[in-house]
Amino acid sequence: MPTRRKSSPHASSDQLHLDRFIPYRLSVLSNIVSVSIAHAYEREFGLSIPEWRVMAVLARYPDLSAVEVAERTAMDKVAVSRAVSSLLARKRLTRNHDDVDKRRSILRLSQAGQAVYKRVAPLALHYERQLLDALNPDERRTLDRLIARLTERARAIDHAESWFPATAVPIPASQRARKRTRKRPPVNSRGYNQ
Amino acid sequence: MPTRRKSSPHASSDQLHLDRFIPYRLSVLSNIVSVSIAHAYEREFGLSIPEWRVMAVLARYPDLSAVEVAERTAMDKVAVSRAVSSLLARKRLTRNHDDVDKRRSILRLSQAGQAVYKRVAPLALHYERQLLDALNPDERRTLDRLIARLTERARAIDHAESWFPATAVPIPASQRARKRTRKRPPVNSRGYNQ
DNA sequence: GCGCAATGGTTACAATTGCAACTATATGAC
DNA sequence: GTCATATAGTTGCAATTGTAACCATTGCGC
Repeated sequence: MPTRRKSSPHASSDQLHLDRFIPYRLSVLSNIVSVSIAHAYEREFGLSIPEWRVMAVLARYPDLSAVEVAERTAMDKVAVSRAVSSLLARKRLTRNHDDVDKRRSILRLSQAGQAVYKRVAPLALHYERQLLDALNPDERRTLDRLIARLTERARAIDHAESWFPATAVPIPASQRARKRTRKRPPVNSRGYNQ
Repeated sequence: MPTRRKSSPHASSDQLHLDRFIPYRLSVLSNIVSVSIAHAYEREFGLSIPEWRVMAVLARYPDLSAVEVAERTAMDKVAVSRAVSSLLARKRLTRNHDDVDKRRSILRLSQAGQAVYKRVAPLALHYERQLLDALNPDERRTLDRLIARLTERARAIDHAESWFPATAVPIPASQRARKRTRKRPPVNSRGYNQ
């Protein structure tokens, strides 16, 4: 009886080969796609990816606040803040403020913003279609499912915080990359400079 | 006879819904994964992702030059240069120069570098295993194939350069994000300042 | 040999990003 | 009411990244 061997050289083996390593391959794929799209948006519409994401959610869900936009775009609030201010400057958004809670903003696409969106959206879909042309309908459904499952799992691992086995011997400080040291001393938080 | 309707709301539709848009979802997935891994590498080994990639290829293919490393890691030569110099500074690499072509460097892991690598690699595989635990063996093989095909396709689209239908009316300059303007005037390339 | 384009690798600088600190407002305990 | 704590959003600064320019060397045409 012949020894059983691995049926095929696939994803998870016990040897590390960079170009079979799924995290690496995902990153490469996602990068090519993002850069491709980002260049076209920039060239054609003067839009960055964060700006585009903000417009996309507001097109579908008007009157969200900045944090709500952040939740729906997987961006952090700083990124949203910057995208919003750039879009406001170019009058693609309008911003109102909630009467009840004066901290909350109420964002929506302006007329101009909607006009731009109507032209970007088909472009985005066109790209996606070209990409998915590489797959048959069955594979597309599978892709959809796999991404969903992997994302869910990746989030779970991330939240577990310590997904790796405890390190026996930590790398000595001299060998670690320099820590990010905060230069500005913390400011005492009131009655300062006024 | 009832009207035929879309079998399921899946990937490519004619309406744009950010959280069904594959490029977006790929980017979110890849991001969670990368950040998770990057934090662990940094905490445990003081390694950035580019540094880790360089080490991973050199572990398997010693004596590559910087451009060869770049080719195998999907990084550009600047990124490789920076990762290499950081790794050299911490003595995880050695660098020699080709006698025949004095421009080429010959990189390999130092003893210390190999020691670090022996500890990082299992961690990487451990993460991958945890991630892929969300899928059954069949799905893993499919994932492998889908990533390969999509990457190939994405590269093709990218090289085609103009994957989008020609823009009828370009966005007026006033509405475009400010161009990246080079501030430093081109230096006349010799006999300057000497 | 000379001149010039191509290649390997580094450097300079600007744009982008990520994080913590910040201001302003709101909310809950007392 | 006061205080502390939480939340919305912005700002400042350092780290990272992307791009072009750069230097050194090589190879080719002549």
